[in-house]
Formats: sequence, structure tokens, C-alpha cells
Amino acid sequence: MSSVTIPTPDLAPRMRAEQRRELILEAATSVFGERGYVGTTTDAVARAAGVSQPYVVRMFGTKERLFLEVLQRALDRLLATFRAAIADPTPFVGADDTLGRRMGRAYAELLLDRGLLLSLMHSFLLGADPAIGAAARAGFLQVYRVLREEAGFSATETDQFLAHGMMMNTMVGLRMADEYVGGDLCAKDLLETAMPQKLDVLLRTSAENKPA
Amino acid sequence: MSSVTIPTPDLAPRMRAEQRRELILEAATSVFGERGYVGTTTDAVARAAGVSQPYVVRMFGTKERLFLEVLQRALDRLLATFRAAIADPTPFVGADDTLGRRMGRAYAELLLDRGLLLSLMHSFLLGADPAIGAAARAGFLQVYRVLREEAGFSATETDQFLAHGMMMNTMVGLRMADEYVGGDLCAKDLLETAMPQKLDVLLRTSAENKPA
DNA sequence: GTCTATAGGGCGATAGAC
DNA sequence: GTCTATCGCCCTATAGAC
Repeated sequence: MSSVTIPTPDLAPRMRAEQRRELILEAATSVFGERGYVGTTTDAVARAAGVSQPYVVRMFGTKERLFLEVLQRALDRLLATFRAAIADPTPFVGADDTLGRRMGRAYAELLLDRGLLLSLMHSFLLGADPAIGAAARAGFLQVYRVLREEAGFSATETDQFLAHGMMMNTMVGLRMADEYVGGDLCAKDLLETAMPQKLDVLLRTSAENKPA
Repeated sequence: MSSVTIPTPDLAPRMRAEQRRELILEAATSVFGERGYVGTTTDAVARAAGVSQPYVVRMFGTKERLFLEVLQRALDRLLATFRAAIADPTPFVGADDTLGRRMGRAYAELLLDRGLLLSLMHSFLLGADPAIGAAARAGFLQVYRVLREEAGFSATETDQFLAHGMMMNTMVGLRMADEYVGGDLCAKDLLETAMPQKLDVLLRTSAENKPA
């Protein structure tokens, strides 16, 4: 079985390369989320992905383009998650089961991939950057349109929804769960109110990434 | 009038130094808010303050200590603003005049100094950093306590208040007002709902800092 | 397609003059 | 107290071998 049915030499590397590309994007999402755009080195991304630093740069051109791809990928997942909740055919049961609640739960699920929402969040603070700022604004407005036009939220509902999303992102970025497990009573109140029924998710992401 | 009543040579430089210190902190707040902690160079701060780069480092020891001082100063102003609104003796008139509304307006006033809230916001995304993360969490919890214990907000009211604060910060960080003045209809809806009665403030800060 | 080696530039911090 | 000059590190990106 040494020379039998080897996948075509033309295709096999290409597929592995695309796997590597996805692997790098995933690693980059995590590192960018933790340290921000400027604070992230291409070497840190490379080490997290298990490849060499120049390979990361080769594959994406520049660090900025890598970050923009991370943002696009995060936005795609966010929109897909919202659209899945909107398209969910399960009938609503009880007053507590609304589309808003379902979307909120779907959003909180995304927090499991902490880097995803934090990378977006970091981009939201870089509005002054020509390329990143433009992409971030366009992405945020795209989310707004989906909430208004596809989920049918009113302007006020959308504002509430987005505000609490930003609040949750902030709690994750602050690693506020560390204070919660540390026993701080205010942190307890704060998190239990800000992240209803999703504290378990937050605490899980906190426990996972202790050695960061 | 060449040698008459010169301010004591021991005191005069010290006072000027403290003025310089405040000047540098103000400049640093602006630059940190715009580019974040890592994205800010001590040289950019120095140029914004009109002093030399080594002087900035000399005065604050390290860039990290400078940022921590910027954070403390921003937090102090934020808390002072809240406490002023809480202590305001003006009687409430009408159902629209509540402490929550007054605090919201007070917060929005702070947006005039854009760097102040954005520097804080940047710190909220650096929870993984040992020194900055710890300071950011402590600061956020201090704000929480003032809202609960001094303003008398309930857990839910505090959550709403903070969530909308994070939302406003995000709109400022995104420079979303640029899309507003650019004529984007969604940005118009979004901002008019997210920043009720305070759009003028946002647009003013947008117009000011065009050449950044 | 992926690596090692390294160039090139920028930044934080120090030394030392005034 | 404030500056000029500069060191030494780190980081992005390129060159080139395999």
C-alpha cells in the first residue's frame, strides 16, 4: 500500500492548503480577539496555527488583509446565526418564547467562540482606521439591516438588542467572569443580569482559556 | 521690570510641570481613544502635547503607566459626572425627567471629550492583560456600584443603562456619524434611536476631528 | 506549499547635555 | 525640567532554498 491510489498530487496539496487557510483564520480570530488588531503579531497567529510566520503573511498578503478576512468571516457567521434563528420553524410557546429571545440565545451561543465577537468588537473601536473602520461600519450596518428588515424588529427593539450585544461583548472582553469566580458580589449581580441564562457559556469560556 | 517679583524659582517650574503633566494626560487620552493602547506610540502622544517623546516616558515611567493614569483620570471624571447628576437638587418635572434620563444626558455630555470614553472602552477589551485588565474590571465594577448604591438603580435598570452606554461608545468608536452625514439611511435610524437627543454632540465630535 | 534566514523600519526606553 | 541622540528590541515583509 505504498504507491496505491494516492490522491492526485495536483489536488491534495490544494485541499490541505485550504484547510490550513481555515486553520489560520480560526487561530487569527482567537488571537485578534484577545489582543486586538495592533496588539496581535503575525508570529503569534502563526504559532497558534502551527505554521511559520512568513507563511501567514504569504497566504494573506498583509496583516491588515488577514484581519479584514477574519472580520468578514466573523460577520458571515453572525449573520448566518441570526438568519437561522429567524428561519427556525419551531412554533412559539408561551410569552417568554419570542424571536427576540431566540436571537439573544443564538447570539450568546456565539460567545463560545470568544474571538469571533471580540474581533468584531475591536474593529468597532477602530473607526478612524481607513480600511478597517470602513469595513467595521459596513458590517455593523449590515447587522442592523438584517435585524430591521429580516427579523422585523422596530428601531427601538433593534437598539435594545444591539445595546445588550455590546454589553455582553464588553463583559467577555473584560474577562468579568474572572471576578465572578473570584467571589465579587457586584460582578455576580452584574453578570447574572447582563447575561441571563447564558452565564454558563461565559464561565465555560473563562475556564477554557485560563493559560492565555 | 526685569528682576521684580519673579515667582519663586522653586515653585514656578513645578507648577509648569504639573500643567505639562495635565496637558500630556489630555493629549494621551485623545490618542489612546483613537488608536487604542497598543496602537498608540509615546511619540504620537508627545507630538500631540507639544513635548519630546523621551519627556513623556520620563514623566510617567512607562507607556503602560501612562495608560493606567489616563484610565484613572477618565474614571474619576465619569464618576464625578454621575455623582453631580445624582446630587443635582433641581426638582423633577414631568414623567420624562427621571434620574435615569439625567444620568444618560450627563453621560452623553462626556462624549464631547471623545477620547475619555473611548480610552475606557479600549481598556474593556484588554481584560486578558494583567495590569490593564485588572484596572479595567475594577473601574467598571466601581461604576456599577455607584449606579446601584448611589443612584439607587435596580439590577435591571443598571444593566439597561450600562448597555446603552456601551452602545453609544461603540457608535463613537465606529465613527458611525460619518455614515450619517454621508446620507446612509440605516445609520440615520440607528443613531437617532441609539443616541436620543444627543446626536448633535456626536455630530459635533465628528466634525471636529475630521483631520485625524 | 512551506520553511529558514534576514532585511528594514519603528518604537520604548536610556544616556547625557543644557 | 526638558531636550537631542541613540541603543536595542521586536515585528512585518521579502528572498530564496527545499
